[in-house]
Amino acid sequence: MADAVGVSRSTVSNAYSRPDQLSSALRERILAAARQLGYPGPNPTARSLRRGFVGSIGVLFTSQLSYAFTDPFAVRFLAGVGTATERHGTSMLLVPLPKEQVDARRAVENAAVDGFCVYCVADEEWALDVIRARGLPYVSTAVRDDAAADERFVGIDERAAAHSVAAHVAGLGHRRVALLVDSVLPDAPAGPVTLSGFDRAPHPTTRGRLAGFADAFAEVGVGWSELTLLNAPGNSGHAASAAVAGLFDRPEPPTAVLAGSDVLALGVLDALARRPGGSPPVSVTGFDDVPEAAAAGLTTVRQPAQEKGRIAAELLLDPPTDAAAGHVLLPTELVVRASTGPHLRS
Amino acid sequence: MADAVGVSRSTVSNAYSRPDQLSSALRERILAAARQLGYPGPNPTARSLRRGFVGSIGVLFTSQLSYAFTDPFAVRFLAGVGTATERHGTSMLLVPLPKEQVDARRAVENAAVDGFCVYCVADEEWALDVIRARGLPYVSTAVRDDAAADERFVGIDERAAAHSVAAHVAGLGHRRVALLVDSVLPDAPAGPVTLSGFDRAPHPTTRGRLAGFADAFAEVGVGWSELTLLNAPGNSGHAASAAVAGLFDRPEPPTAVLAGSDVLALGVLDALARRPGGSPPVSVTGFDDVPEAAAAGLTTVRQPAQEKGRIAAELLLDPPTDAAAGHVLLPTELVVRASTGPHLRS
DNA sequence: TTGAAAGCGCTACCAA
DNA sequence: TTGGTAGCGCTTTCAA
Repeated sequence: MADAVGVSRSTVSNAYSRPDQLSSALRERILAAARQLGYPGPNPTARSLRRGFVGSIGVLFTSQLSYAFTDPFAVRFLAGVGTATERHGTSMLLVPLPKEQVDARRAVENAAVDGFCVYCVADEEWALDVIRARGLPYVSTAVRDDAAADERFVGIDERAAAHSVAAHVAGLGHRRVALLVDSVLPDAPAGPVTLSGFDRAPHPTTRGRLAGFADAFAEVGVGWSELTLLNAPGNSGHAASAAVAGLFDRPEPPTAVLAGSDVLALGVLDALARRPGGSPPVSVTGFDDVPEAAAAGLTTVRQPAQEKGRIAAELLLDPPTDAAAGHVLLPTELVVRASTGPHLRS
Repeated sequence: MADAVGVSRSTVSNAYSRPDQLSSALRERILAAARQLGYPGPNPTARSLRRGFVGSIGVLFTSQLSYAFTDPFAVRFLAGVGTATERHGTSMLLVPLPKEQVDARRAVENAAVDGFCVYCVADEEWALDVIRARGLPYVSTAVRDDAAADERFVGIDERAAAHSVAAHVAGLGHRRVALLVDSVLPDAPAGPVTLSGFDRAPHPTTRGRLAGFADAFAEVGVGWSELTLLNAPGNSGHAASAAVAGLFDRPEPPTAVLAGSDVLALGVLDALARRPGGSPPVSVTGFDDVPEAAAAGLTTVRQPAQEKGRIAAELLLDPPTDAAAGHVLLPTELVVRASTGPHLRS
């Protein structure tokens, strides 16, 4: 306590937090004394407690935090969040979620933040429950049909986006097709899995993308049961390679692979390139259009990653008064590159 | 207050924080009541104030926060920090630093953290001053010769690393050489700058790298004044392109460009490739060995980015008892690829 | 323009 | 095993 300067604690407080409440001469005197006494200014925690807000927002990943920095889409998303927080003078807290449900809940309960951007790649309901219980605002990065009026989100039309790329592939004549998606089923190993319908996938994003893929092939007479569904345990090139292992040695291998992300698609291209005897003529598509996709010539669907992050943070930091403005749908765009081509074999 | 359950506040507190201090039956009863009453568990801020620690560490970038996610080296560094915090059950707070010194100080003063990883690309002394005044521990990512015994850091031998790549280029016969470095002088524009000696560069890292470059060429009889020094205002491909604009139209253009980072080097390669009439035979080297460098065939010096981040965080979270163990020097390695070759023109 | 006092929500000590 | 109490460091009324 620097009231050793001869003033009261409130005056010191004012010197830091409300410079207009005291003479600048006195303020300067207090600041000088603080410097000399080594007082580093108000304790942030105590200040937060009293004021009722912290000055930072949390970003939640339901996958590993270290993974977030490995995934190019997530990195772009974070960059967007960064620009918004920067502009707003707010910090961003990256909260790692432990494997165990109980511990993960605890982590969300204990985060000292004023709100959350929920960037989830798996089930997220439990996290939203905790956040709501804490009475904190949040913005989710998926379109929620059942969203309450005060619930904010920024997302894309997953189904329509997936349809656009699948229709492109179907239009090229492909009929034997594999769909490669991250975590179709919670603990399934890499490789083919069976789902009685796309609507059985637990994660909403996955469900939307599978639905779009299925729509496009239904339109050309290929039913859900005729599509090969491949599970990738994790969104990584490695997981993708594992998922397609042996796939092209089958008697009637797929002539196209539609992946649920660019990272998976790049893994497939990599696996194909490594095949002894050269790469078979398989069309491959991704999702997101991360920077690496262009270099690899990957056909994909672009969604604006950085914008998504920026808007998510802005929605959190400057809530629109109009509830409808809190539901943002971002545009997507089919990007055709060299990784897709006409079906060659009969 | 959930002592509407019939117990005291301390018992409720114990139910959350010290489960061994009460019967599991009572604990369960309290937790159930909390769930019903919608009590979300202890308020993190109040808990932090009382306990005296927060459970999160700050990561400081002296450049824009959004930049941190654009720079592949920084992203790998953050990934490393992420793995360590994850393992430790700690969150990481990314603190954006405003342009204005005063505001930036305030940002560091106000960050609710238990310590800092200081990843700086420019002058950092003021930040360290604030952190020390707050009495918080920190780990810096540059070797500090004048480091106090309790000061921790993880870095590389910048001078030796830079020497290794410059000696490689000198060994190939190059004598007319340009050195391209980010922010040689605070507000200099892109392009050639003059410095009476490498030791006049304000930022220590820059100084170290320039020193290593200069050493290698001094060994083959090329003095500092014969080297062309180029300033890039910012670590980006764009800044690099701007810095080398017109350089190769000179009467006696450099036959090699040594860049202070891969990002800059890739910008130079890009600028060369775009030249009308084709790319002149210029050798280019980078620094860091980011993932993109391999694809571009860039000769560079590898430093372990993710390890640097991980070790920085670990040094902060689990301080070694032995002071010497707090000073970590990471190995570097010259990686020769296609972007360097023998000097062809006389 | 300044000072006194209350209390943000919690935990840790100590006594029962 | 449980409850009472002090106080973490600050901001913010309100009164002087």
